Amino acid sequence: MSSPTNPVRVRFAPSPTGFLHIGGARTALFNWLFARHNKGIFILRIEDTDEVRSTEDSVRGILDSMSWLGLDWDEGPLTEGLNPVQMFPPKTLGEIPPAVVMGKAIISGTAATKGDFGPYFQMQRLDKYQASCDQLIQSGKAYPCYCTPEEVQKMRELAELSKRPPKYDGTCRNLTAEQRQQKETEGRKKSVRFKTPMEGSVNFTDLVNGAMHFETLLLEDFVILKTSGVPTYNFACVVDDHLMEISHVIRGDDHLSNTPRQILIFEALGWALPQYAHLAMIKGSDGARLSKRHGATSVMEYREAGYLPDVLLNYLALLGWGTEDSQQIFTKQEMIDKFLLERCVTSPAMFDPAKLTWMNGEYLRKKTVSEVADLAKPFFTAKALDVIPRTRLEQAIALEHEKIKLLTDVPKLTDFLLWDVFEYREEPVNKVLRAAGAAEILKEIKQRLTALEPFTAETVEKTCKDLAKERGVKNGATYHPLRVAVSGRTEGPSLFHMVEFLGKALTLQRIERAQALLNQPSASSFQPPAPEGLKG
RNA sequence: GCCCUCAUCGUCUAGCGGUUUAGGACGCUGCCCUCUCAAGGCAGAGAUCACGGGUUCGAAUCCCGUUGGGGGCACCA
Repeated sequence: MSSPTNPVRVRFAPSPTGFLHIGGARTALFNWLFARHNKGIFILRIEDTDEVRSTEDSVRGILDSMSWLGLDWDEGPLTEGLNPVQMFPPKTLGEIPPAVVMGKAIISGTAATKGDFGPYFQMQRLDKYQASCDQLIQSGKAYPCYCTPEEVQKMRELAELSKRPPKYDGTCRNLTAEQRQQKETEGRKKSVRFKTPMEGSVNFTDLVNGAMHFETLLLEDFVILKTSGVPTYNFACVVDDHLMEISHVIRGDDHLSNTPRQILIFEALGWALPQYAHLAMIKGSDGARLSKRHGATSVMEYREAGYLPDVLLNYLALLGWGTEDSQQIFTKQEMIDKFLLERCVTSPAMFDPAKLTWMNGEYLRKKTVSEVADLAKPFFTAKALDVIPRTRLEQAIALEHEKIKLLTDVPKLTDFLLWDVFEYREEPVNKVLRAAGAAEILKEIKQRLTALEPFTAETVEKTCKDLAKERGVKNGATYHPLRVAVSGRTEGPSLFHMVEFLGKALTLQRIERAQALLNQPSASSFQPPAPEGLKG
């Protein structure tokens, strides 16, 4: 699709009025995939023309999220050198290694950008919008409007009452020079409205949705320049898409009905149209557009919850796009190679956290223990990282590897292996340790393990098996009490590898604790002594 | 209210007029493996392709309508 004379140039244009959310990330991803697939340019443009809701924090947050996801942009704000955002991880996780703070954003006021089509913050491009606006007024395709918001509101209500479309009534559309002069001398504030053709239609072909048709009649004379001199979305968007030589506009289909307005502006200015591709929305579990009430919606929240950026990308790609063979797991390169706008789906998709989580586990299982340890570091406390030797950490992770779905699982799944403080759960204690004969067997196991040399998974297993055989009981009758005694729970890693990991001293100590516990009348809340750190 | 848009298992999707007893994935159930939990393997339940009309020898696939969902109708983007 790209050629030297007409290269693919796409943009992701978020407004900094909040963190980057799942829907925005999906739009960014599809633009990025399209650009990379076509060896084109991916631009990040900040649409900060909302004077009341735009915030610097949002800009930083968006840049951070984009960086974390690995959606690198060829043109747009620079991310080096200034105020890193300290939103991650949450304070409860303790200090984080510097390496984890990835995104370093800057704010629009002093923004440094890269690319030859900048600046990439719209508030720094006001002169360009003004110039195009002047051009429209001069050619009679736009006009100053002196109506107040209250007056416009009244017009709409009136129109609604008489069952006409609630449109601006065109009061200022055909003002004479004198009338205009009078409004000016009255000191009325001036906005600029686009003179929407009274008849005709706008037709275009959407790369995803196909042929589109809109009647111009239904559109009102919309504002393109606010009284503040700041452009509205539809106007700024068109001017920038033209000036930045955007070839394809890929965005959510909530913008579909904005497209005719934008096309009208393009035509009034005599500019060539980009191609359009509108993506179906992402819905929450109740079918409504994904929002906060559906749970986590910001990219940062998923980062904090222990999801991998590549997983989020992979999962998001599946929401609205698919291959002929229904492939589920993609490397980034595979996504780039296979991505086609033509294969984007037109129906809205529901966001399914369960599948996302499955995919995260799938990715994590394919990683080496060392990689998982590195990735999980931010989720351990600084103290844990300081006290626990790296090899120890990796061994513990290896024991639980296939069970890890989220990076936040790593500390949870390994705590009883790495620390002396852990809970003896009531149910297993009652069911397994208090079972008939269990105490006796535990005592015997302890005796034999005390003398055991060398103390390995194999020798411990043999010890248990031999004991079972001598007693004429099933192997399980020795395994289960030992498991609960050393871990406080019935589920966990391979018993003998776990025992080998703990080592003889710790194993014996834990068995003693379990025995002490059994001597207490109610075992429900055994509290071991204060933490002594890691032993063994 | 008006405009736009969508409609295949609970969910994400494959399917582009006959190869379909509608395929894959998540989730769910069962079995196997097994020292538990997972992971893995196998099997299964689950979709009259929203509904109603056409077109056609033949429709999930094309057309029309209905219903339902989503989006939009701002000096917000």
